[in-house]
Amino acid sequence: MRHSKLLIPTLKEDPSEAEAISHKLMIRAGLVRQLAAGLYIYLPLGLIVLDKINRILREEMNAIGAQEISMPVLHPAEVWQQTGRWNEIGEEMFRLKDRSGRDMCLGMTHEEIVTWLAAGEIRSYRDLPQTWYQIQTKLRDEARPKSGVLRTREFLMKDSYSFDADEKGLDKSYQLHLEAYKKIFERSGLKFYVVESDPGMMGGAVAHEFMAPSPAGEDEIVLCECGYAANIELAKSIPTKPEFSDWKLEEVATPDSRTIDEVSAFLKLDKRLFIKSLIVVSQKGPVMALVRGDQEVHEKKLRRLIGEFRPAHKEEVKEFTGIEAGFIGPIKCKLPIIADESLKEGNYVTGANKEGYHIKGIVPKRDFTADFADIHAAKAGDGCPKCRKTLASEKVIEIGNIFKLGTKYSEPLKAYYLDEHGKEKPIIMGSYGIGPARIAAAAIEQNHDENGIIWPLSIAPFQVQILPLNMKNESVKKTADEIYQGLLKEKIEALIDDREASPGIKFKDADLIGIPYRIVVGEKGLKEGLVEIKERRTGKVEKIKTEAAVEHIHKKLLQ
RNA sequence: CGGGGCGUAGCGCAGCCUGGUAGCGCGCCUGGUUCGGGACCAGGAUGUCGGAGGUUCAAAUCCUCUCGCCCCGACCA
Repeated sequence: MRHSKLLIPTLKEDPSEAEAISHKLMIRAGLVRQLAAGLYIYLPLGLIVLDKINRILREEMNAIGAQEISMPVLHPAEVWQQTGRWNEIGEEMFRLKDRSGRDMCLGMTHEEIVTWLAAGEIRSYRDLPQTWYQIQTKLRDEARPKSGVLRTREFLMKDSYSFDADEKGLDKSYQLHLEAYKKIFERSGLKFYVVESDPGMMGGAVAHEFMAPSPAGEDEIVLCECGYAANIELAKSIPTKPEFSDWKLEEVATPDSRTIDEVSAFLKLDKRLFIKSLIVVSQKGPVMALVRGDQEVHEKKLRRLIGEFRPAHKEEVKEFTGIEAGFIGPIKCKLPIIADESLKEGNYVTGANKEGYHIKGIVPKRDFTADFADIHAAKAGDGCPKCRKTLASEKVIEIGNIFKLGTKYSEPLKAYYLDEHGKEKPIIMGSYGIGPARIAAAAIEQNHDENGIIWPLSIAPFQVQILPLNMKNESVKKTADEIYQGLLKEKIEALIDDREASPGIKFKDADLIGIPYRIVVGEKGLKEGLVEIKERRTGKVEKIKTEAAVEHIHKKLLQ
């Protein structure tokens, strides 16, 4: 393509609204423009990248026998009502009515629709297994769109759904997707982890997420060299053990020291020797949650045990315990207590339930009773639950997920089939998603320098860019054009910067746009019959005979 | 939804505190000179100061309301 014929509005300065690197660079390199919060226009270059990613998605999905279909974005409410999600899902679903007053919604995902289709079309075990996918727009009224295209209200998603006769079949479909996803992300040039994830309200028991490490990510995972890797939302960990003393029960005055930080500093004791007491209000009333002083309660873990809850207000703490927040503790506490399992052993300091005092020498189980469970958030430094080595943590972008759904959707939507014995059974389903825009953003997050994007070859908008440095010089112009035509003849994706702009502008824009290979055609080199081939990633420059340039690039692309 | 920040030319920003002619850089247009890392000279165009209401002789500036965008948190099937 000719640069002069393409809309590539690059920006010299960082846009004020962008924070994440990928967001800044996508705007600066002229890939996208923001229409409103969480709504983006893809400009030519951005769309080419998305298309290249989608091509990889299609190839790998087709390779595992998945069939492409296309489902509507606008859905009738009834299907969602049948699975109960019409009511379960709150404000995140865009809802509307058609002209006759019928309730409709915009699809945030397509389990309902695809299952409706399966219910109608799959009759027999002979029809199974099936895997259907689409690359389709999803709409979610996100509470907080952010980080450019990483979290938007309208986005493209490759979603596939598997239909099997039994669990064994599902395992196979699941495994096929797992492998296909690995190939997709590898081909996209991403560094990523496969982690255990929380199936949440999707249903089934097993789920994995594909996570691309990046500081712009909104998720966090813990990982171990033994291979253990999990979303922090469900990660288990073995906290390090402090050295316990044989303290006898004893009240200690701790005036004005309320938080663990304050009390541990005041008493000059390891934070791990404290019990942190929190009061939360669940739907069944107040509950006391205990974790060690160095730990945080993980809300999702606790929620799984006691249901919805919120932290108690200061006044409520006093109302429920009779004592001011900061000095409460499990001793003689009348509320139900849930304690983190790391507190099963040891001898601790905790609030004395007496203003201005803490109590030392508390031995859990002996001095108070509680239900013990894993409610602490895993963190870097904790021990791996599998091998006990030290866990690390990392910020990540969720680029894909796979869920075993089971019969969560097939039962309510009556997607049944007849087995070999003529018996009616629900279809066993799986659901698998990938966000192409997130692949693009993650690729930028992981591949850039201070000058701009460094695209992985597989998803770069072009493979090669030609820079004729001076368009007014006939031989520069002619040589550049010959090379351009030569590349096209070899089916190499080439962009030629045929603008009448100064060399500086061309170099800067080229760095920003980040095309992997650059051929520089300048007067200087031409005098010796040479052009330069520069690799964007390494900055490595080779001087090549003009007439060998096309062949040289061709070889590089084949590597 | 809770907390914070910001809306002034296409982009990035100053001006606001202390009311009185709306500014800077980049970009854009014209002409010329340049042409290996965002060139130079000369000339030029561009604003309902996010919106509404109020105070005032006078509002970008003060007050009230409202809309939008960003960040932190909550939420995220």
